[in-house]
Amino acid sequence: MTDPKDTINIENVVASTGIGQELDLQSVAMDLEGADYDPEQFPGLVYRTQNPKSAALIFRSGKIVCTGAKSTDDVHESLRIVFDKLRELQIQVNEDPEIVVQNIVTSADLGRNLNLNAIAIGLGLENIEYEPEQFPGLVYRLDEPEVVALLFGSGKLVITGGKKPEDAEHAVDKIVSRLEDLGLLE
Amino acid sequence: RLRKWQERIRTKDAGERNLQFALSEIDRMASALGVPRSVREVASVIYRRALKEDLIRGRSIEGVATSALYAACRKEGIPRSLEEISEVSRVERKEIGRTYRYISQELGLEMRPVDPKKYVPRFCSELELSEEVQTKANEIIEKTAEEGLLSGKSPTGYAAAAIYAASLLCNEKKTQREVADVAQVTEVTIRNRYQEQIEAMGIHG
DNA sequence: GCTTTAAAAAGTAACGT
DNA sequence: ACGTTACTTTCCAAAGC
Repeated sequence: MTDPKDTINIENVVASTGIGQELDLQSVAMDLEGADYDPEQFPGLVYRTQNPKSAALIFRSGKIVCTGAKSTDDVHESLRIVFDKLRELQIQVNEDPEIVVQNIVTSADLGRNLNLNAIAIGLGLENIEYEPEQFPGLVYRLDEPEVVALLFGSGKLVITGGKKPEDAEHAVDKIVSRLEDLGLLE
Repeated sequence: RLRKWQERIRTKDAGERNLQFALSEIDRMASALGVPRSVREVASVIYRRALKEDLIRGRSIEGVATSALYAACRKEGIPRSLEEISEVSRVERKEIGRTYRYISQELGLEMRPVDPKKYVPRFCSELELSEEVQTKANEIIEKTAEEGLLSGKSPTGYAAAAIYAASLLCNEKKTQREVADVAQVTEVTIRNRYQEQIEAMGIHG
């Protein structure tokens, strides 16, 4: 009996920050190796870090979005690399800019197959979205924590929309007890 | 004062014209799909509700009309797949799907997932398969769905595989290609669902 | 609403061989 | 009949259209 909480894995962390300085993205794009900048397509410049792996979207305003990291520590490490790269280009970067985690994507495994049809009825059709013709996962929105869960027939699930790693744990707990109450986790 | 009054008339007329357009589109698509009048009426009611709840803002009239028809077909127990619906609509499949999910949620339609058995009579008759095959296909769907095999699977592909299996069992074989064309799924999907279904049924052949 | 970025889940589709 | 690639869904920030 594996506790589903022990199967939780953070797959992606999205965070935002800012260097407190406006940027000339055209010149940053020239000087920064591996930078992708196409203002016609998107106003942000894309810069990828290898270790840890992530993608940073850098904007003219100096605000930055970091995505793709596997932990909040990796987000800080990735952004530290981005800040240092910008400093190498003689750009002033605040000492340690505030980094705000905006979204954490997690996967987990309930360890049993799920009858999504029964779960759709059990959780209440008004509380879920399940359209297997369009997507195999059942979409379940929780109020507390405020996250969205995707449940699959295999018993695997995805939790997204949370801002703290604990959000996913609480969500898994609630989902497990809800399904147990309904007698649908067997 | 007069201006405001004229404007009200103008918007009222425009709204009336839009409603007429939507209803005629529903009628046109319903005819092309060959669904009964009752479905068109249900679709019209859904469309009017969407209009009343102001769900059309930011969306196309055609998209909402098509989604209302898709929902009505399901509600009346004679579903058409998004693929089939998109063939008679000027709106693309993806947009119909997302608009349907939106109005379904906002109007609280509480739509149940489509039962693959609902596709059996129509697909079988297009394939000119006997009543016996239909009954067998329904049995396969019923039994394997109970065992949880249906979770996450597309209803059309699931029905297609059961019909293919039933046609073999009843010696009225149709090829995977023939069934795939009628159900608008790929042979790969039929093969995958078929393998799971016969295994769950304990059939070897 | 759209554009871009990342990531997982599982099903389906469209390629090429 | 394989295998690979790619698309569907959820979340979020950013700036601009």
